[in-house]
Amino acid sequence: MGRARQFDRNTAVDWVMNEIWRVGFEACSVKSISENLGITRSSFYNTFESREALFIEALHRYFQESPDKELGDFATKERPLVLLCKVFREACRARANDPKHRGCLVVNSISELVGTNDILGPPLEGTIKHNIERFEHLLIHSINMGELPPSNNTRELAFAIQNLLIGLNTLSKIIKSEQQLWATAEVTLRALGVYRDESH
Amino acid sequence: MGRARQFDRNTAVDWVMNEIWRVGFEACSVKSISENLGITRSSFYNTFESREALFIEALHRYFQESPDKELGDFATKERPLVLLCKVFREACRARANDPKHRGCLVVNSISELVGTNDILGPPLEGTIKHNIERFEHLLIHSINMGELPPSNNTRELAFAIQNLLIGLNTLSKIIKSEQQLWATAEVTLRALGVYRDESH
DNA sequence: AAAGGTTTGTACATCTATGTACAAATTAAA
DNA sequence: TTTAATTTGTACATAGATGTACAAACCTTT
Repeated sequence: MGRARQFDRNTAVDWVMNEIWRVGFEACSVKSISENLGITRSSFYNTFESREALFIEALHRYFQESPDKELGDFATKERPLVLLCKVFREACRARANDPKHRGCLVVNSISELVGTNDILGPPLEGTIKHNIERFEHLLIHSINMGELPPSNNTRELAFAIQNLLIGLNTLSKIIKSEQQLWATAEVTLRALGVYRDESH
Repeated sequence: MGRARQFDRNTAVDWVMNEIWRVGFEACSVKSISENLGITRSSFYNTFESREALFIEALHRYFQESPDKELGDFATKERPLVLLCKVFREACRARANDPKHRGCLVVNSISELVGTNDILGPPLEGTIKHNIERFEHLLIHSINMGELPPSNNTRELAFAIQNLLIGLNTLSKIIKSEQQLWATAEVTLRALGVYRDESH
């Protein structure tokens, strides 16, 4: 019942995710999105609640392919720090190999929206705060498994690790060599005492 | 000769610097700038070459008050790492105490403009690359003075330090406690072996 | 006081952007 | 095949943004 949509909603969300990633949220108007998708603004408003709602949806899509997606289930891993380093390794690889060097959608969006957009700022803040907690839990897990010596500053360490990741994501817009980027990550990870590589 | 300007050019540049810092370059239209300065767009175009030229001017103004301005003349200092740590300390203080939590104008602008604005992207990239060189020179200077043990990875270390600073500037939009921010900086600086405090 | 130069105010033309409204087209079910 | 639901196309009303053009206002020097 009802006329069928003449475009693929999924493809649309994907395209919008990539476009916001490239040019930012505010540069992505309903008009430009619609024109690029080959639909009318009418269809846009009909399919998506609002530009903000679509952004949130694109953000969730992004999470599914972001380099740190695997940090979610570290509990199953026997060596959390190996996982952590793999994530950083993968982040450097992904950022450097993005032909458009767009950095990270979340970090870009934080720069653009936190403090100025009351709807999108809070969930973006939440993403980072949640990430910091994930890092801290991973560290605690690592200590419990004897992979990392006990310490009482897991919180600060988690902050430092999140900060390193944010920095790399921004730096990747300027430093386009994967080696250079990874060297930056590695020296910091080693210094923080959380570097573990594949080999035992 | 000629009618006198009815507004203070200097004050205008200052206001624009602060506004771009808060909302970003693209959100700062000639119309909104003019209205806020209480001048006509006509006067704006007459006084400033273009929005881009004004941004460059605002950027130079920013450099004069940015927390890392003192990194320029480390050659005169006898303890470069003490200076370095002071700069990070001051950066955390300044970012946390900004009531609007705007982060850093340069880092914000890199997120927004590098890769999409052909005029403003390159000078922003240049700023970071130049900064990395400053950090490396400071490290070499520090080694030469016996403040830091010799090492052959000053370049990677310089990258890591710049990366730390970029991260902190973005993180400061979310983490508003100066203590929290500084704890993040300090743990990384210590880990990297470049932490030196005031006391001998 | 006249002249020359600079700034201001206003206008024009064009384009982008938003949100709503409603008729036309299309689809599936009754 | 009518009905009901949904999408699409078009239109309207409004506002923001850009860049240029030119007359009016103003200041300083001659």
